[in-house]
Amino acid sequence: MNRLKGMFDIHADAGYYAAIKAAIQAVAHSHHLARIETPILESSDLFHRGMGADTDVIRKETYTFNDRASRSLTLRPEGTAGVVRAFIEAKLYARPEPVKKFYYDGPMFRYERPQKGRFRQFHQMGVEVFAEASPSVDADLIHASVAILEHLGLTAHLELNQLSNTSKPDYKAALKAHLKPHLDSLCADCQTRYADNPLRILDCKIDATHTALQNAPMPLDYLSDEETAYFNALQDHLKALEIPFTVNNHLVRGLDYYTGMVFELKVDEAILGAQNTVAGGGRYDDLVHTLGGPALGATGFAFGIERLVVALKAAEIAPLTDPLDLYVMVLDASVTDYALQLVKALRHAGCAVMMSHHDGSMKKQFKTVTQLDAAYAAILGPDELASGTVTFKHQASGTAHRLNLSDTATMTRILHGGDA
RNA sequence: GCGGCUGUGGCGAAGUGGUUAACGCUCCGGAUUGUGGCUCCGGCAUUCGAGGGUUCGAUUCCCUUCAGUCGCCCCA
Repeated sequence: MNRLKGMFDIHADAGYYAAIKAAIQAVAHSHHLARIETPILESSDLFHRGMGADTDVIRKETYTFNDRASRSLTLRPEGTAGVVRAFIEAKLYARPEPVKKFYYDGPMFRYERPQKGRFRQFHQMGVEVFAEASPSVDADLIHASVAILEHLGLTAHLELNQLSNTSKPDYKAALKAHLKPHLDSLCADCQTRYADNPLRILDCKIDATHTALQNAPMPLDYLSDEETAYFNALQDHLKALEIPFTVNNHLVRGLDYYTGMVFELKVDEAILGAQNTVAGGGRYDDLVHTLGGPALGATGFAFGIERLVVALKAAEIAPLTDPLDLYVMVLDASVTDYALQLVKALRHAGCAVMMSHHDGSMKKQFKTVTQLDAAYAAILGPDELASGTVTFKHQASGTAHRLNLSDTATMTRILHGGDA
């Protein structure tokens, strides 16, 4: 039995996941984000309506199947739709605070060909903020995403764009009209995009230098005065926050629900290859209403946890570790009960303790101490038992103390880093 | 879904159409039966992803398949 394609067990990298979790919790605390967890399995319809039935993710990347009652269910491919569904279902929009902020993290599923930084089961952490559209709310949200990176000691580059909400159809039509005469000279992918999702042509890597794209109408040209003012205000706020960014007019996101500001955090391509976007997000001001809630705007982002793990390794940032304070060596089965009692008392005092359960030779047990990288070794044998003591040995320095077996207070102090 | 590369013990990694598949690390045992982490000695793949074919003979050649990896598409 092997694991499924594109899925993996987390053990060797668990310390990196723990470090990321700690950073998420630190930012969730300082931004006062409320925890929200939604089911991994939802009605297929939710994602069709939320992300757009014509998006690639929905068309060919979802794990969709019928349950025993023939209901079509889908393993969530992203987190936003579920959070919005929960937000509406529990009428969280009625909560008193004017800006309602949530965060989540967990596994997501997309049926794709795995490659670097991309898997079939992967993990995201996301933040969703429900509030009237406001540049300062967006700036605050972006700040949260940047803060997570800062906590981790990572740097990424912020790219920003503003999609036109009000004149979206106009712009699409203008872009298609402009590209129509050049259609034959565009790459094969772009020719299909022309019909399916013309905005994505702007983001094409192959045709990036194509003359037809160089002078194509840009989304920013089609912004209303109001939207332009919004985008300018957002940029001013980011400058006030001292968050560097570049405006990327070609930045288009692949999910249908994005309406206004969109952004991505990217790391060096040398680190993550083609999947160098570690976080992406933007405004989705229609989604709450689309899914049956009130006309309330929202903004959010999601990080790809696995991509952060790769970035942490590349930056040689140490994973979180959980060191062992003490290993109790049991030299003879006759002292096992005393060892168990000692270990119990120290654990109650908050120390990380393990003990030998196979009373091998002393040499062998010392080897185990080394392998476990315990800070202290305790020796408990017939000699100690006779005198009611236990020997504590500091591994790094080699100095040893003979302590009274019942003096767990002193032991605890030593294990917590104090002097004997 | 399409394309490139790869597949030898826990890990890294040589190798060849032919009786016993290097080496390094790890691990295990011992030298050294209450103080180890050094050193030395010994041990650990009937087997080279799986299935089939060619051959007197294949881990080495061919086909198929599976897996991994990177890229395309798309996305976090």
